[in-house]
Amino acid sequence: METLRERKKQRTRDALLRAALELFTTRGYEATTVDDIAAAVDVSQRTFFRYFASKEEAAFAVQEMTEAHFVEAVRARPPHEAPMQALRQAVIEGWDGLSEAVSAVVPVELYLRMYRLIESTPVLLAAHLRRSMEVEERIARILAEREGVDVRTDPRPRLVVAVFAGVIRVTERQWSTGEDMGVAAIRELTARYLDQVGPALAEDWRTR
Amino acid sequence: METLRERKKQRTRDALLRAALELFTTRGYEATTVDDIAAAVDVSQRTFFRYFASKEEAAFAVQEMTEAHFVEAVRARPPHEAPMQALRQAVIEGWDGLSEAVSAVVPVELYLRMYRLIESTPVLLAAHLRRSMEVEERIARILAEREGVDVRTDPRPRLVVAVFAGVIRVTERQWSTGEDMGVAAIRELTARYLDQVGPALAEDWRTR
DNA sequence: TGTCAATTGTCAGTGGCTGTCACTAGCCTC
DNA sequence: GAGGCTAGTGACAGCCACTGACAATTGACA
Repeated sequence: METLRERKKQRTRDALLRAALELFTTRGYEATTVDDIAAAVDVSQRTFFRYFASKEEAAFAVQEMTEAHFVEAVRARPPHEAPMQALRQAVIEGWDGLSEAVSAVVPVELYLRMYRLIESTPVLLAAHLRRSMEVEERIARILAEREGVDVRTDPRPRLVVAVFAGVIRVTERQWSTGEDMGVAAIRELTARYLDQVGPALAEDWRTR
Repeated sequence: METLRERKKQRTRDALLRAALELFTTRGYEATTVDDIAAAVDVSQRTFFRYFASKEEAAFAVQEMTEAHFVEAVRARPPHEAPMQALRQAVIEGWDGLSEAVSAVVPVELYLRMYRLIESTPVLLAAHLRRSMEVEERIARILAEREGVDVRTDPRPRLVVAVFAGVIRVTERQWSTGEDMGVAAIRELTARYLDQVGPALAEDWRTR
């Protein structure tokens, strides 16, 4: 935040992001035009595109943070943990620090509304899944390095991550469509679903 | 293929689809405009949009078939198989009938090129993942019915499917970036990766 | 063959996004 | 502290995906 120029820039970006998320979540993503957002901040449409490469990028600006947060959480796990355990702990413990990190940029409540919107808007959901896939790849590489295996020849890093990500996606979806959108709820749900993976895979469900 | 009108329509659609895939795979998805496709078939741009709701829909017209094929394969599995086993067999055995079904519409080789393009084009990959998610949901419901459980209260159907889909996605990705794009290769890779899930999840990789 | 309905082309318009150019406001040097 | 430099911006023109409306054409069927 050195110079006046930089502060001004930061303020414009913040205002654009805030206005975008606010409009998206109240009016809907598609129903909000870039002109609307620019008008709300009183800048030209061209200026919006100087801060965000696309309308979509604005929609995911906060997600970007949470993704980075999670990647770091995995990297910080003690090396004695088995891969699956490391992922589990990173997610479950990661939920806490997240709210703080988010609230530095936008109100947490706005973030939650935005998350719901992403899940329920086809284009955004598609983009979200692709982004998740990129995160998965990064995490697979971290795991591979941790365990001293080569991602190019050993499929296990990508496999654990893909399996884990699958469970998380089911969890997130369930959470975002449910009533209780609190942090405690998602943590509890994550743990429960992860514990269900074994039973779901191994057993014959009918012979219980 | 009753009336002349219907035959003509079918021919136009085929020509549009063929031209679209051909242009996409040679020139790239984004670099191909809808006008290009329409011009190649010598119809108006408006006509293209009467056959395909969007440029994207044309890109996925063949995938649509293969998805339906797979869903049916799962539905047709004998009821005594455990869920994971049913999914495994459906995919592994499903690869065969697929080539025939595809070749009825476009050359298999064009389909393969298109598949590669989807994997390597961000927008298409995103769309592909979202579509896969919809397929997952349908299959989860099929499994739930088979096993007599309720998707709304029992997370296991969605969990198995998500885990399975994760493995398939890793497999497809590996396959599409590799040399051997044959049916035998993908079948072998699928089996191998599915067998690796257990080891990847349970063991501590370093203590082998 | 004439009527009806399905199919198509034309045209105009919206919205996301990009390139260009001129202008203004903050910054920095002399 | 006056001037030049440059980052940031607005205004404008243009591309492309997509849509609605209306008119023209073409196959179906009596």
